[in-house]
Amino acid sequence: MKPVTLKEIAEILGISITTVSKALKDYPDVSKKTKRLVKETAATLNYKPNAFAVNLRTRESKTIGIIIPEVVHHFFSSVIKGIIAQAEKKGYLVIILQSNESFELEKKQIDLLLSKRVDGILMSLANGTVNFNHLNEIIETDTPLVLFDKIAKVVKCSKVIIDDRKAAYTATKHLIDIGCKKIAHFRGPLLPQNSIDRFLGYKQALTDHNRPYDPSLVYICNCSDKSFDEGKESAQKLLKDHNDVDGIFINTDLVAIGALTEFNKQGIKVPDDIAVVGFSNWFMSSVISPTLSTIDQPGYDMGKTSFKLLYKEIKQRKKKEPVTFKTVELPTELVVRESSTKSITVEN
Amino acid sequence: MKPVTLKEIAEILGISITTVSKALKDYPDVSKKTKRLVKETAATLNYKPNAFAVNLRTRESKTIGIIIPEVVHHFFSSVIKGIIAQAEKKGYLVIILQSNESFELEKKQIDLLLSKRVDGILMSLANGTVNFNHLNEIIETDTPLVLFDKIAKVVKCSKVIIDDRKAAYTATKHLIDIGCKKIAHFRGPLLPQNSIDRFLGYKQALTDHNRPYDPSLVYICNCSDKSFDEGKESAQKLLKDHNDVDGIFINTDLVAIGALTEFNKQGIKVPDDIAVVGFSNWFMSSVISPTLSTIDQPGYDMGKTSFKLLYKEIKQRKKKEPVTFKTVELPTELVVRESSTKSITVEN
DNA sequence: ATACAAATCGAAAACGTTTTCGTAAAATCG
DNA sequence: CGATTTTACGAAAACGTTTTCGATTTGTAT
Repeated sequence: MKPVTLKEIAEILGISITTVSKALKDYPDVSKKTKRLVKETAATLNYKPNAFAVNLRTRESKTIGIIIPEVVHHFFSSVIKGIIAQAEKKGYLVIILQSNESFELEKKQIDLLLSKRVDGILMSLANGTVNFNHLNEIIETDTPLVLFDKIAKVVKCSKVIIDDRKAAYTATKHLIDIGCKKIAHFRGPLLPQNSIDRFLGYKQALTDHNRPYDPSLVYICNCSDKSFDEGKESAQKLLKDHNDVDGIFINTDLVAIGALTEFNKQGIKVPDDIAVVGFSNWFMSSVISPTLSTIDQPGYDMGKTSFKLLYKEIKQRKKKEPVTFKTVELPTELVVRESSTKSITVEN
Repeated sequence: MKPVTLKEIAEILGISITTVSKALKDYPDVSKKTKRLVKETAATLNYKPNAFAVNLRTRESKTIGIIIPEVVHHFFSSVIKGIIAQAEKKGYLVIILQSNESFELEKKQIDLLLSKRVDGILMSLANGTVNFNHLNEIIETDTPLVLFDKIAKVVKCSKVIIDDRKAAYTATKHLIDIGCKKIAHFRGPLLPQNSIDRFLGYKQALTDHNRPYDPSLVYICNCSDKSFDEGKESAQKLLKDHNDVDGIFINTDLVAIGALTEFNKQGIKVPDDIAVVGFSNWFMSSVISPTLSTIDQPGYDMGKTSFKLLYKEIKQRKKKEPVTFKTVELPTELVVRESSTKSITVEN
């Protein structure tokens, strides 16, 4: 019934708790014979060390926390998968918290994780995050922190990102290359750096190729759980405001899919009338009609890399080595699909 | 730097650790004055109780574990979200593990959670799970266990399920109702009860409505991460083997979407030539073309309900009350979309 | 004044480990 | 055989909290 303890094993074998503990951990000052004995009885009794006691003593929880804006999201669930897979290899358990894009929740959850004494924290910031005191609080407690995707540049910690600006530039340039004359942009919320960068990439691509930047061609979507509907609405507005737009670069796939749906409904031909490029490469994008061109964002790899960075830092702190912060930039890729292959579709 | 402890607060205030502890927890035998004093200094020092010490003492981790086959999956990520939301309300943290549909991994992960002394475990079984000794091991340690969706009927614990058989019956009956004469079924793997039940519901609906059951119309898909491709392949086979099938009930949406894609490619009209009904109601199903009829499976609610059941059991054990196992059946709903609205589409 | 109750506090044990340090026994060596 | 090293073990402290129970002080009633 009650879990087996070192004490019980010690009593059964008539030796001390110390020796039992040492035997299980292969200390050199325990004879082979007692080691064997201890290990055998431990196995038959199904002994499992009490994690609390171990943690209390060693100040290591072998647990990390992760805070993300939203679990039900293809990109983030891929990241989670990458993190869990990597963490498990190193014997770490993962506690997952969800900020729901709320700054207040994010703060609370950090407190929760800190009081749980997790060995490290992995975070992707909420859109509503306006300052970074709570992140600095983490750093002050000497808890390793790695930010990924939605990061804060000013916070002193390791980061894993993609180059949103470059990717957006590539996507927009692609629209230019296939002959789009007037390119709109459905951007994300105003705050997070990602949507700012994607917007900047879009703008840069335009100006680099002698396209005038027209603010009225930029529509804002909050990219909440209503992304799909936002895409539809923005598409409606766009069609009303500008009947000569022939290309759109959209901040995220789900919004793009909403837009596509609206275009389909209104009989707008994609890509012939309007070419569309999304962002993130949700699985969905490869199965809708027309299939959606997009920027592939390596979620699984990002999770994997983030944990690796965190793990390295945990080890460094343990050995009292100086910790080095790194910013890893993962490559993205333009995935060209039907929604932006004008020439071919036109030829048919 | 180092986290603040009760001892430090005690020393600052010149009182005992005991009193500090009691003051913070509002024990009646501490004067209001010292309570105020203690709480103030605790707040300014940003004191956070050491979870390990508390856990070690109280034998409560305020943490639960959840094991699911796959994180990157609309249904399961919805469940996770439901669980996390509910758990957070009650002050519980959630550790997530992923079995990748492997029996061996599942066993290992249970061990991990048990040695972490989680207060309870929530599980959805892997397809590869062939026996349930590992589940009984959980029960033997007196750790509350709740199974959801992919359950084992014989295990003595609370469960949260849907009636797969009934839902499948409804889906198949719907195909019959819209006039399908020859209805095929793409079923899931052979082992898990869910795909068996869905198959049985399909079969039952046929025989109840004087349709002969024809085993050659049943195709097996493993529903792994290759679901989409499996759907395409099965669709190809079906078209080759039976050119007169006019309806399919498919074990899960992703496979159905694969099939739809293949049908689109081969110029088969859905629903006119073949009507299709899926299962699970992935978000994707509402945006593809044609939109996919399906059975809505309430993931978020399932997560919520599962945690509630687990929480109740945790409380019961704590109070040494007798634990009562409950099986909650959540309602499902047939969502009719374009892929199975023959009449209307035909009329147009 | 005495007796007694109420209010307030603290000592100490316990939770189950890990690890340092000391010691006894056995083995080695001259 | 005595001296020294090696081998094997255990006592005890520590991690930070909770809680029992006893002690002390203060207040109240006789």
